Amino acid sequence: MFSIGELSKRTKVKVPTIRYYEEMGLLAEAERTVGNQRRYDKAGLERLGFIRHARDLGFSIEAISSLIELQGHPDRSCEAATNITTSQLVDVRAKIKRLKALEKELVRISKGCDGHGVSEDCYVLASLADHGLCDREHTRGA
Amino acid sequence: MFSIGELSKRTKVKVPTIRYYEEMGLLAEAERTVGNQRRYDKAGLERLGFIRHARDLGFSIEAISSLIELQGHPDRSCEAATNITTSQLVDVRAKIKRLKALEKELVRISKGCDGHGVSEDCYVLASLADHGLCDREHTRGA
DNA sequence: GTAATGTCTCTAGTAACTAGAGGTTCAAGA
DNA sequence: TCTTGAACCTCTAGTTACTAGAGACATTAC
Repeated sequence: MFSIGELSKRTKVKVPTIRYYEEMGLLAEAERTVGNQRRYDKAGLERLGFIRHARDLGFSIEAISSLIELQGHPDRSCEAATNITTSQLVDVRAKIKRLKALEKELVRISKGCDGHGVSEDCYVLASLADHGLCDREHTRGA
Repeated sequence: MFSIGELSKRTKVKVPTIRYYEEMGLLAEAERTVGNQRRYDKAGLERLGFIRHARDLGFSIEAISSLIELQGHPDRSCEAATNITTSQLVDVRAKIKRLKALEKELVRISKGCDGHGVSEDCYVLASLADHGLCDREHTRGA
């Protein structure tokens, strides 16, 4: 049995975050000492490891909730879990695509200006003001 | 002179967002009609276009504030603006790198399971539970 | 026994909006 | 001129996934 601080050290999840996960229902309510402090066992440690790993992979709290629920239903786990993972992958790929377009434009913008030149006509500011200077469309979202 | 709704249509920035930008100091306080409604001129339209474009490129409100302030000081605009842009670029590149690592692991995880097989031993859930199954380290942040 | 550290709950703050309530103004048609 | 309906106003609160801080209690080491 370890304290919340111990758990935090082992999983690298901060103490208030652990309490937050409990509040959100990702972690079962922990046992308490007579003095009302939380105590965890190996199962709690593993569950938190799972959560942390999934968060690192960018899964939302909601998605993780679904995954956890699936663990209790082995009959339909596999397909549903794969669906969640695939949707996460689609999401990640869309973000990469968008960021690459942004990278391209930022490179273009920052190259236009050498940092010590034409002072009253900064290319960075002009580029940001005029979307028409962009090579291609880029939009919000994703 | 156009209303906030007109401005919204032209810039594709939602009405409450325009008010929010004003509150945050990105937009100057608009003139008002006798009935207290906001009215904008061409300068307001351009300023909002600038903000929107910068937001699309992922600049934070704070960074945009700095850029706007720089527009009033042509003597030091160029270098400082380039610095902000470069830092934004570094940020975007770090995000891309991290997302590519995630993509790789998600592909690996979702391939492990064909979606209709071994029901009580889902590879997705196992992978998420056990960080040791990862090819490489991946961490939070960026 | 005491001091230091850890833990408890609760509230509020973060970024960048978005949604909704309840009330006012504007513009167009009859 | 009057009326109607859309657009506008302010204000509060909600979103996501935490983080920070206050003030009080528990545990542990010496």
